[in-house]
Amino acid sequence: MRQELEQAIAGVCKDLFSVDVEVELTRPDEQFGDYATNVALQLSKKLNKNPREVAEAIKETVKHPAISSMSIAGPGFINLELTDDALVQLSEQKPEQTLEGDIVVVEYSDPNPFKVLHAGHLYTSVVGDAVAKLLESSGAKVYRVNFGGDVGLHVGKAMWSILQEIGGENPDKLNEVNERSEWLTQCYVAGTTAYENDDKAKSEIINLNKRVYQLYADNDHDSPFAQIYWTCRQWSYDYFKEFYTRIGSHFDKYYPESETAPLGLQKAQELLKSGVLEKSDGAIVFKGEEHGLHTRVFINSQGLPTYEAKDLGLTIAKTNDYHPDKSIIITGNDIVEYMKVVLKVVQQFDPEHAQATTHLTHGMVKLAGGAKMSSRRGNILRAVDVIDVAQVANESATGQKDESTALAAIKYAFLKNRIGGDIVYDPAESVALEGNSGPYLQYAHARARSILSKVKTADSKQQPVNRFEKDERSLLRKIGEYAEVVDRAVQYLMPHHVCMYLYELSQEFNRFYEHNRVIDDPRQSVRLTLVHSYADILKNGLELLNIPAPDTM
RNA sequence: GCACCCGUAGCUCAGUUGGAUAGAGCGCCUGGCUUCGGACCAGGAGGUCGGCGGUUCGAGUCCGUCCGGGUGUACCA
Repeated sequence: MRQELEQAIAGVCKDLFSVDVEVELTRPDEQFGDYATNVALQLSKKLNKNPREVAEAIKETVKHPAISSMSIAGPGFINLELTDDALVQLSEQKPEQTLEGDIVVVEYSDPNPFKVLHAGHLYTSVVGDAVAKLLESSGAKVYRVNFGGDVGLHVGKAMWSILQEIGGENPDKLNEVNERSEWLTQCYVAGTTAYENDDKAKSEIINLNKRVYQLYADNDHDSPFAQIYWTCRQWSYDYFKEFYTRIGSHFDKYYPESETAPLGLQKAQELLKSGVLEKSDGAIVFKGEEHGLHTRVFINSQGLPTYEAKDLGLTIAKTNDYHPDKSIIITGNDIVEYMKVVLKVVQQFDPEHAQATTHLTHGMVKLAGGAKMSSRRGNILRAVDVIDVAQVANESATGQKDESTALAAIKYAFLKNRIGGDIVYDPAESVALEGNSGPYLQYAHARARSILSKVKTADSKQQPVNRFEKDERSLLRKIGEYAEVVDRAVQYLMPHHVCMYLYELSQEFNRFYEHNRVIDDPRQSVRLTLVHSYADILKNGLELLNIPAPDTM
């Protein structure tokens, strides 16, 4: 509908002035109309004419059954008012299927085994889920994948401390460990401290790191050391899965670095031969300076693959496994420059994949009034801490024991910010029952469902509607924006557009609800239709954010 | 030092990619309703959009520069 109108106006401009122009219809303030365009302002310069004259000519010539009236305002905006039928049609429109048939791999969350899940993992998971849902809503077949370091120096650090704790290579001692994930986290922290402060420990850790790689090379699952490693590794993955289930995330595939490392190592060797990578100080590096980037190490002087090589291997694995049309990688923005280097290298051997890859980054989570967090130290804000503090706030506000509202509150609080910069998370505000919050939206939905549930099915059947009263029309107008908002959110991979819209929609509904009765009103059938599509849109929108919309609360 | 990101109301954030009077939420002040779920609605105060300069009919948005903050910058991930 919108595109149709844009083309109609563009066609008129061509007929009148013999120019090709891109017409973009925007949603102006309601007082101005349903759609607006500044095309006359754009053209006036090119044509050397008064913008209002240009607008006048366009206004007189454009004819479309969806338009009930047009007006010119301000410096030369053309405002369109749509017919009620057109508004109804818009309200039934589905998001565009721009990615119909496309395969999209979305990589996100990426926690490392042996380490704790912190608030950043919670945030990035919530963002990734929403982005994945958005892509699905536009017709893509989405695969959610998760990349994590089950090999690498951090594993060496954890293993070093694990061996200390259980008194050597005694796998049986692991049976005595309670609070497994907590225990692993503490081991990792202790290992990190030792690595930094104790040279003997440092060299032992470096050695343990090599031994872990060797386990894979030997396919060793039986030696005492192997048993310890594999058991603790499994504990980590169990802990991840439990957490993801709790927050409503799921992944189609976990790519452990142990799987991508050999692929990356092999590719790096090839790239060394072909001259893309080169030797430097015993390491194999990519000189990024020639491309305006910086130099990064792919294989260290020990012969071990770094994160860079493992990431290289990951892109190969993704291509082999999915042959994606698009590949989205979601991470914190601290690795933007790093990722540019890796993608530049990918471009040298698989330009198509590099071209199809988007690195979407977000900032850090900061607790309102609190400090930020570092994953290397013990004083971090854990993911479960964020959930717990939200649940405490939720329970004290509502008496509700169930944590689903708290989770919805967290997700919405995270997603309502534009992805990119750091976000400040305020637990009290997030669970607030008023204002721009998840619970407000869930409640606004439940209230509409409650109205609908009071009507017998026979009464609620839809009837054709011709004319809307002012408040009804405002609500309908807002409902009709949904598909466009989703389209924009998909185009820019920005879930916050959906949040903003859903809040405005709910406000519009609450305004309507304040002044108009639904049940037992002469206009009941018209209004029920509106309430119904409102509730469906709200539910749909919340689900795009991976937030459930229960019928009752 | 260099590179990238950020700076909008007291606080937390939007701002339809250069357009109309810069908008929300929280907090503060005033009022309404409290019979479909009040977890509501209406209104008010609060802004030299970090500063300066430039491009443009038009700049929060683009360019330059300065100030302030964050991140990254070779064998960690």
